[in-house]
Amino acid sequence: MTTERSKSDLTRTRILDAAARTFRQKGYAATTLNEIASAADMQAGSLYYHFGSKDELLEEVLDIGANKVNDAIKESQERLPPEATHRERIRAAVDAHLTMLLKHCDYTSANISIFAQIPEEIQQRHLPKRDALAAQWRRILTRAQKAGALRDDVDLSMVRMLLLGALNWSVEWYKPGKTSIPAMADHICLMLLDGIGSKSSTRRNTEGRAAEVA
Amino acid sequence: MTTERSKSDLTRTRILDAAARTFRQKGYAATTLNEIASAADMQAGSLYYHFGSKDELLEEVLDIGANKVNDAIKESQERLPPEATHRERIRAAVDAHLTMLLKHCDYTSANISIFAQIPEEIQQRHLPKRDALAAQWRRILTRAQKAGALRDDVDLSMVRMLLLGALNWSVEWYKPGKTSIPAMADHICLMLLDGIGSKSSTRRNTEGRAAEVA
DNA sequence: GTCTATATTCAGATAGAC
DNA sequence: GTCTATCTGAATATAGAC
Repeated sequence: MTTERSKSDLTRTRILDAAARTFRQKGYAATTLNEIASAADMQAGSLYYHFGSKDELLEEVLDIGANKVNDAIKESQERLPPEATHRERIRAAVDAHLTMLLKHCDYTSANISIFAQIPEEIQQRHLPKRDALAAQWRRILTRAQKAGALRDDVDLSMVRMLLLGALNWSVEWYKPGKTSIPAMADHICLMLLDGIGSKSSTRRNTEGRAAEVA
Repeated sequence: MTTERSKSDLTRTRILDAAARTFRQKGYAATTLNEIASAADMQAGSLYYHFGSKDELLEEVLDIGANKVNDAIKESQERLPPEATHRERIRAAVDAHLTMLLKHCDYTSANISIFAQIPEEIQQRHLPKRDALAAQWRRILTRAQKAGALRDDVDLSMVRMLLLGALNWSVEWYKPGKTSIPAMADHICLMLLDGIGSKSSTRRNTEGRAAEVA
């Protein structure tokens, strides 16, 4: 087992990188093999030396993307000291998830953003990988709740869906430079754990319409 | 001005319904005019009597979807009494947004789920409609913050993105019957305003790894 | 391994009969 | 208004030269 890579492997990676980036930008069906090939500096026909079909390319992109975010979250938890608070654990997972989604990793963002619009057969085959990610989040939240760090009257699976929604949707609006990932993680944890309502949030709006902002 | 509809208008609507549903399910590029026509009980060629092109059909679906959710949120606010709390206002907007997205309205869910993967030129032309929705949410949150119902140290535009993310992502996982929209709205408002952390959420996890759940 | 050339299929779109 | 038939272009995929 060596870390050395054959020339063929490097080309494969170049193609996969190009495919992930293009899939993410334009979607699966709208991406042509010509675009992928051109982004990888080759001709469309040459792709078939490395991959059997467009679907095969897609499946490998999906798998890599899922593995990367799964690994990142796993490592984020292992990196914490055993005495870390559950707030710290959640915050670390949020940060890892966002970092994979928004930095470095077209594979993960491609996976997240095109999954709903790929052929159903491929979705089915990929479900186990998605379940593994869900299971990690479920475990983090369940441990927190059992330890008393989360209210015990909330539906954790709904909380998980809403939380992952807030995270995953960021691929639709995040612009590097305009927002920082740590700031996002802070806001997520603040909302999730503390809420952003002040004590007066249930007070009657006695000024009524007069409070309207022009 | 009459509510009567010509036969042609009814057919147009039938086609638009079919298009919205199919776009939502399979994405824009992967949807063929044959599928839309077949879902509308006609032949592909006949579509061109009613619409000039596939793009034109898409643009009309997008517009209708945006209008429906915009109107629903507007009405949700107008329906409230002037003395309603800001919590009630936010809750009503969340409910309206989710209801449009998940019930009755393939147009809104199509708009939300395919927008990122349609031709860029069409995205650009549709931006004003999206901005109108953003503006409504911005106004609801800003008024709440100015009235002291929301902490004044949070970045409202980030909060808005995260909140809308949690809402919009529900098109990816919501299954009618399995979850109720009011329950979702409750959880959203609880997380957003109160947080789901208990007071012990920052306590050290003194049991360390022993707390692990099998 | 990558190229060029091409087979094949199928999409969006048009024309004219009814 | 809708049909059938068809044009045209483009996409996936293959074959064989280099």
